This record gives sequence, structure tokens and C-alpha cells, in this order.
Amino acid sequence: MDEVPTGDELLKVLGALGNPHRMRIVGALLEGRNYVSRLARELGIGRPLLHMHLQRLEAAGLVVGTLELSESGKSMKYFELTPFCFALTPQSVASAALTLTEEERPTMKESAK
Amino acid sequence: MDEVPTGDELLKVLGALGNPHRMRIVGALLEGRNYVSRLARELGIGRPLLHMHLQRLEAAGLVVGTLELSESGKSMKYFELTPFCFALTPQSVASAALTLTEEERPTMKESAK
DNA sequence: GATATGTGTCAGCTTTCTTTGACAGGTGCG
DNA sequence: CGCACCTGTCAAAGAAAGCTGACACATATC
Repeated sequence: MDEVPTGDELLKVLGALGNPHRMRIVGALLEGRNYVSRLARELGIGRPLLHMHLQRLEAAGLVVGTLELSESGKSMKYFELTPFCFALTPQSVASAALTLTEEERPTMKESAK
Repeated sequence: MDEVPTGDELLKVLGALGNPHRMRIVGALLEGRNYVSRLARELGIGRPLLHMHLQRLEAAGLVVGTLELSESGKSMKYFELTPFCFALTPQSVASAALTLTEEERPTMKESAK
């Protein structure tokens, strides 16, 4: 039931969900799949902005987008939620922290000591 | 068992946990309470930086700090984890998104009003 | 052709977060 | 006293995130 992610994966998930717009996007997609332009209108934000947010959610594996051709021939990108499930406890966070790679380093300063 | 937070609360929690240093701090505190200077040495980061990160975690309710007087008379601030437990699913995120206040808006210029 | 829909990207600005060094204070001990 | 700890704060710089308008491309309809 619960997914047990690596530190880097959990970092991307938390970074993706820790934003008002992206939380609202998840809420909007819970009612069904939707395409970018319509989603932008419903949420009242610009499409370039929404595009960026969706990319962040997709990079975290929380949504998936598929480019489809409508019957009229226009290409439309539909996004939908993935059935993710993460538990946030001191234990789960701590075990994820152990697998953090230094690529995600906040700052590197490996001199002598 | 699971905590059901408001949108703003969840936002603070996700923002607090979505950082490599703060994840490591949670991992370090899982082994027991600790005071700031020692924690900074063990994690290899500066005290001012750790102080800021701890403040962020405390603002999210994930840790609590208590200023105590050691037997020798020095004042030391001990931090320890709170037994938090959050479930991250499309449903939990969506319901939290409904209670988001506009105060936590992502950059809004408040010129007129 | 002009308009309306859809797609995506880019540069540049603003805002926030992160980080560091310096500074303030306190206590106990040789 | 000077040294070794502890506490806290501040300003400024650097890095990252957020946001906007303009652009380019496609297709269908008027």
C-alpha cells in the first residue's frame, strides 16, 4: 500500500507537492483527466506556468501526460493522476534521508578536516 | 493514526521536508534528542544554517525545541521529533487543496486594494 | 486570408530560499 | 583574565523557484 521511495525520489515528490498551485492541480485532476489549455482556464493561471507545474509533477511521477489527437485533428495533451501513496513519518523520512545522493547537494565544501 | 491537515499546514510540512538538509536533520533526531551545536557538528553544517532549518521544521510542527539549563549552568536548546504521520495520496492532497488560503499565494503583487 | 482552438518553448523579470561570516550575549574553568 | 563552550541574530551574497509575455507551429472553421 505504501510506497517506499529513495531519498531523491521523496525529495522530488515533496518538492512537487509543496506548492499551492500544484496542490490545486492534483485536486482538479482528481475529478478526471484534462488537457492543458482547459485546465489552465479552470485554474485561472497562464498556460506557460501550468506547463511548468505539470512538468514538475510529472517528473515526480505524480501525474502522467499523453499527447493525443482529437477527432477533429488537433493535438491535445491530457494529464491524469497516478495512484501514488506515500507515508510521512519520522521513520520513513529518516530512512529516505540515508539514501540521499550528493548530486542533490545543497552546497559542497569538501575541504580538509 | 493519520493526521488530516489543512492546506496551509500541509504546505508547511511539505515545504519543510522537501530539503536534503532537513531530511537529514529528521534522520539525526530519530536517534534521540540533541542540542543545536552538537547537531551542527554531526551534520557538518554551520550553526546559523542549522538554526534556520530547525526553525522551519518547528514552524511545521515536525520538531519541538526546549531551552534548558544544563547542570553546569549553560543554556542549551534541545530539539526532538514529534510523532507526525501524514498520508500523501491524490485524495488527501486534493482535500487539503480545498482549504488553501490565498494568503499563501505563490507570489501575488498586492499593489492595488 | 482571418480567427479560434490546440501544442510547446524561450528570455527575462521578480520573488523566495539557501548559505556564510560577523556580531551580540551568556556560563564555567584554569 | 582568556579560553572554550553554549545561545541567538543580522546583512548580504548566491542559487533556485516562480511568473509573464512573446514567439513559433499545427489544425479546423468562417
